[in-house]
Amino acid sequence: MDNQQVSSLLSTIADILDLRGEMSFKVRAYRMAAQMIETLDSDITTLVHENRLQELPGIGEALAKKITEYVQTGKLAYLEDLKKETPEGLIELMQIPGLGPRKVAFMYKSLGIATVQDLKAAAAEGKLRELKGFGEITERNILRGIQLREKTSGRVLLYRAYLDGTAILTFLKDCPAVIDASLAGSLRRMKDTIGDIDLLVSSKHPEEVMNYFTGYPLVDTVLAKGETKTSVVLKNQLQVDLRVVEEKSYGAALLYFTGSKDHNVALRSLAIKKGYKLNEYGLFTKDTDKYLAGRSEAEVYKKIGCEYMDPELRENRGEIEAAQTHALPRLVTPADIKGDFHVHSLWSDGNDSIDTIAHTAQSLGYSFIGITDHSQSLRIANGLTEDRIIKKLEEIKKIQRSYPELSILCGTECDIKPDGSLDYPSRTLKMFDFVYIAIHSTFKMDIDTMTTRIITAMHNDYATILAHPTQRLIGQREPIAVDLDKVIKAAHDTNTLLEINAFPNRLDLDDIHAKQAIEHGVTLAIGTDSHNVTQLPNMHYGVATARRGWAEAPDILNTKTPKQIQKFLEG
DNA sequence: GCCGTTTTCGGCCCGACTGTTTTCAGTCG
Repeated sequence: MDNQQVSSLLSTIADILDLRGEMSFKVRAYRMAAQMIETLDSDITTLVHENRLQELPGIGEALAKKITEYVQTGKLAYLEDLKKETPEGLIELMQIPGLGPRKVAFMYKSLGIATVQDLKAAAAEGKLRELKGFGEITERNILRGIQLREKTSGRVLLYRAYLDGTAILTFLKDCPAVIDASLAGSLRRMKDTIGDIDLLVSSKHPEEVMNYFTGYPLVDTVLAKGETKTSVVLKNQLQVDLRVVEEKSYGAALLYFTGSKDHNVALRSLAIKKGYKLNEYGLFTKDTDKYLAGRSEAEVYKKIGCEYMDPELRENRGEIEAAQTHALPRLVTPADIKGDFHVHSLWSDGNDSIDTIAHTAQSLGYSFIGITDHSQSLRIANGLTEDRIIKKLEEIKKIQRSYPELSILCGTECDIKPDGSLDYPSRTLKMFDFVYIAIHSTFKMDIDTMTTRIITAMHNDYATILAHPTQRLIGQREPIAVDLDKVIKAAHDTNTLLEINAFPNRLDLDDIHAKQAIEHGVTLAIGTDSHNVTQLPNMHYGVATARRGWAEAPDILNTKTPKQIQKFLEG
């Protein structure tokens, strides 16, 4: 039983209670507890054994009892009872944008809608618009919400797949029959969403490897099991494919199974042009089928006249041409990163004190950390008024003394109002070391109005970085209507940075627009948008996105020293 | 359901926006 399972148990209970119209504070208690456990450092099972659950904030007698029952028996009678009275499909319906507990419960009561299929049919037949409180627009929005979900269904966020993928990889490397092992597929390319986890192993004893693999503790069902390929489904419903090859084919197979498909097609046709044949077993002469290379990817690339291409580049977006002319970028690496610009503290809606954040930043080897709390009009997030900013600055000054190796920067995530003005006047803005500008309300504007709004804000003398520029939430919310070409040009003209927000469901800018921005000479800043210090390592996914956007260290402000950053900001 | 205290129960960030209505309910952040 891991923390993730307990967390999702509590979330499910919260969803069902919500549907049943339970008191909102009770629902919130379950949600808060779920969130707390998801980001908890220590192992929940251990806490259960030591009878220490109630030491956790937000866990009282009732929740401790339920968690204990679940951890010890794998079941929870309370939830089983709830499920008996609530169709499971309703929980999924609540995930559709625009649908909350009230509407879902009402649709179920009045039309018997219990699944996405039911809902789709009812919307298509125009039945929804006849319900009280519904109309044509609501019906249309619901259909659009369903489409958005279908587009990403079956795919999971990169970080989810990455955690499982790397854990299985570590597990496989412990198998004596495994010679070499690697992630493959879109996970190795660090795409923002992942369909299934692909792994590749070289071995002389494939059967032994496959037996070992299907014994992985989190395997739920084995879909197929053979000498070269085995597919399983994990308990969290993720599919994992493992392929085993001989050592002399390992590199060629890794190339083949890492993809992308477009990259492979282009690479194979280049091989043919040079008189070779390339497949997952190796590189061969076209006529005589003589084995030329295949042990490593580098060996294959070299033989067909290419430099080694990092997996993140392999999308056939010009990397093969660049690899032949020594024009590949030297991609930024996690080791280049000297700090994080986007962290929320207790001063607004974060969970940790500035001292805790500084301490964690130091342990990550950072030389700077930017504390960016919300601005005054975002009351829900406890946005800072001017007098609280002054107090926060004093606190930072005090804490800074304990961290001589770490530069603690006081920033803000300042709201961009609908007219493009900022949520603080200039006299307030100039108190900060740097200023993130961000949209948090009025998302629905036509593209021209929205573009003008953002560019107006970028022209503010104190604006430093545009946060999560497209506002997309992967699988949940489409990007806002905005002309990014114009925004990128304005970023260049006004010397405003664009953010790669590293929060797992944002990754915004995405790889394609990051590349576009870099090509226009715009510097990028990576921010984790952490609301909890356990989220600081998400930097990794921001760096991956930057790498997919062909970013080199100089393109990313996070690679500079505090002194260089200071100079950059003053400029 | 948790928390903190007034140790027994009341308070728990709430305002903006949308699509409905014709004064408001539901959703979102």
